[in-house]
Amino acid sequence: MLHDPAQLDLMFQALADPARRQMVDRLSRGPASVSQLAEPLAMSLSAVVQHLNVLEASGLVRTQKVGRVRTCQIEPKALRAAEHWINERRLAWERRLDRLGDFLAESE
Amino acid sequence: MLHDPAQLDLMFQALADPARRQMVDRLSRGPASVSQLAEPLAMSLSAVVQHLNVLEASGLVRTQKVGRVRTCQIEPKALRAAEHWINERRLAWERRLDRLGDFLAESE
DNA sequence: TCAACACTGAAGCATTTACTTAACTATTGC
DNA sequence: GCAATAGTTAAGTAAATGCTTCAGTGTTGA
Repeated sequence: MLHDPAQLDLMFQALADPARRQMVDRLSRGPASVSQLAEPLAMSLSAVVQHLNVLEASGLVRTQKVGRVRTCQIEPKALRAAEHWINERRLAWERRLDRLGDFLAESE
Repeated sequence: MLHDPAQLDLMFQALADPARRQMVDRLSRGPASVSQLAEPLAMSLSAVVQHLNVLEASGLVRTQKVGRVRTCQIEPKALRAAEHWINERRLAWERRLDRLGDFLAESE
């Protein structure tokens, strides 16, 4: 579910925008309402809602509305999926370098 | 240098495109020329070069030209920087959850 | 020397993105 | 009830993105 390429696509796309990363950063310190998320951002509330929708569609953020306030929180599983994608590629590269080093050492 | 927000911006932007992630994936298995990178992709060589320029500007990929072939490789430091950004936010969230759990347990 | 090769760069174009404003809905507190 | 609050939705727009084609440049091997 989380490793499906389409979802990964949405996640990396979501993280590509600085405003959305700032929102994720804010949420990493605890849940927040839409207005709280908007407060440090130099844009209309409407724009923030649109960013939030992108984040929610990507699975990085989960929200629930109680009364008139929508409370947002991070979905750590999704963050972990993105992290994992990068990590695997980096490790593959580094393992390759290690093997290469071993090979060169042996052929001394 | 690597934690500067502008660079982080370029990296996440670069990773947002599926073709570019495919290129990074390919490079994680070892260096490749531009044509080798292009081979599995359903687009012109020119388009691949443009993607490659984005990857290089982001610092995720380093290239060097020898004769007429440009050889590309991953820059693991840059991958690590992106990984680190995500990891820090996720950990902040999870630590917060832990503290909350402790608090609830104590107030029993 | 010259044709094939491996790119490179510029121009153009369709689509997507990141906003804006404005009009609207649903809650809440008094 | 009614005004303020909190968010939503739609429409429009300017800029960015992801391609394309085409016309190059420099390199290599026969």
